[in-house]
Amino acid sequence: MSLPARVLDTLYQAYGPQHWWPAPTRFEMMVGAVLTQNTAWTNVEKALNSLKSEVPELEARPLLALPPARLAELIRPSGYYRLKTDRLRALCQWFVDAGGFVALDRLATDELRRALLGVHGVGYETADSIVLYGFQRPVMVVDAYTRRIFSRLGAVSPEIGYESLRTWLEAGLGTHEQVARYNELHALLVSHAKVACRVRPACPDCVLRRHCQYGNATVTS
DNA sequence: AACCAGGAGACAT
DNA sequence: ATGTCTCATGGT
Repeated sequence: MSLPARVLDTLYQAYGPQHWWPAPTRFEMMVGAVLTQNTAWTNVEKALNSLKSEVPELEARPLLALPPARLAELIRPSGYYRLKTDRLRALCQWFVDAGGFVALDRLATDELRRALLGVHGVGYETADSIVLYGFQRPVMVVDAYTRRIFSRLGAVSPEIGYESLRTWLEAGLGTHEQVARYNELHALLVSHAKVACRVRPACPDCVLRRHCQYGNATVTS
């Protein structure tokens, strides 16, 4: 069995299903994907809650109707709030112009991915998060944890590019139940980094045995 | 009190 | 193509 598949099984046995993405609607998932860029999820929750207190339905048109300065103060807790105001508005504008979910759901996966990558403020990880968790399409999401964990396991170079790592992971995960497996693996990698690898300088309880979130230390047992 | 968090774009080389 | 800066709040 491939390493990505073994990591998925190991983490799943350790932590169980993660039922991601944690959002009640598809569009809120998309908003969360932008707000969580390089930002702790607890801060994103504060921003989403304040946003929903003013725009309960949390849809594209009502958000575009907000004065940008108002939007900025609502999402402030998520950090980078000036940047994210522009990015959120760009996403909403694109979503409306594209015809919403009715039209976007008809796009082929690669077309959808390319379209998202064309939106200002949407890079590879944000685009692929939306494609996987918002549209249930089989695209693996790569983030800093993914690269760090698999490079420390000795499987890939720490300098490996986004697309190379993504296609390597997808190949390793096989052609069966792709959406569910990509979903779980990405969510489990993030959860694992959060709950199990915060011990410095090493991770005695780490189920992956040779991974640690911080510093250069590794558990070599 | 430094360090980190579910990145991306602008700009220089 | 690749490297470096900047952006910002809140928890540990």
